[in-house]
Amino acid sequence: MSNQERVAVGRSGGADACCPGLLTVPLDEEQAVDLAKVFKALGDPVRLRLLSMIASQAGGEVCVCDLTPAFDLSQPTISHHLKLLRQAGLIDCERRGTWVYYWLLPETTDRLAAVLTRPAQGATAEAAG
Amino acid sequence: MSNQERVAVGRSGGADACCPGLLTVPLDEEQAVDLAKVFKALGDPVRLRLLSMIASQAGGEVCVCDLTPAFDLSQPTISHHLKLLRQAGLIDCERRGTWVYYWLLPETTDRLAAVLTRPAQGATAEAAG
DNA sequence: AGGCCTTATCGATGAACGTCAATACAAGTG
DNA sequence: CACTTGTATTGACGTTCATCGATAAGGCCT
Repeated sequence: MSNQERVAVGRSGGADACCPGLLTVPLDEEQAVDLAKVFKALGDPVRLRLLSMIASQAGGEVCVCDLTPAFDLSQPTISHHLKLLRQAGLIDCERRGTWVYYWLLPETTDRLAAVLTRPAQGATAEAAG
Repeated sequence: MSNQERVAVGRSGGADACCPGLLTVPLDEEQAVDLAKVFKALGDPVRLRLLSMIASQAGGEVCVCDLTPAFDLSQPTISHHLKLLRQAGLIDCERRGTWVYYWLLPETTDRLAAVLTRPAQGATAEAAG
């Protein structure tokens, strides 16, 4: 259940640790395609709330049975959104007996946060000169 | 040209400065809807590259005439994507003579980065135990 | 004014998305 | 084994989206 096709940010170039972020250097198309998949996964209010509920859970994981009733949506719809979040590499899940538990994959959100962070609030202009 | 309907992150509750971020406290629906609009704007490779090109420009602004030829897309399509980025509050633009210049609105990317940042990289788990 | 260049808007079209009801699958209980 | 509960998958349907060609709007130049 944990080995589905993920897109996983920044797997392409291999140069993960160095990447200077979206706001410093123009993205090449491959990076843009990868990043866009993750941002697209966040581009829905239901998925954002799901992710938020999962991430903010004290124990680190949430049962689907606690997520589904929080929305005025059918169970298949919630399941579908969870699948998209998982394919984006934002969360993962495991079945334990009857129930399925989801948790955050912080590497992905960390990477997004890094990509959206400006280097030093204006130091770029000097370095570029 | 700068006064179109923007969605602008976090304008709803009014409690902008405090917001603890997506990963700490469950998002309410209104916040989720607002945030989702911005993430959706980032959920396309073309728009990500446009934003990146604009943000990483040394002078702080880019002429549309420099953006359009960088893509294998028609000029109306690029114009459309720029409009979406602007409506999401990520960029703004101004006409100067013949040309139109776009620049980044860093408040919005800053806010997204903040929303995706974990409080203290693991302090939550201890507090929960 | 007329012509040319740059950018935005309009209208159409095919693809992707969000949603649901129905159904399948997994696992515990009698 | 049949029955029940929890979750995922399938198939369908209406809406939204990305894209284009055509056209409009803004602005320089002669």
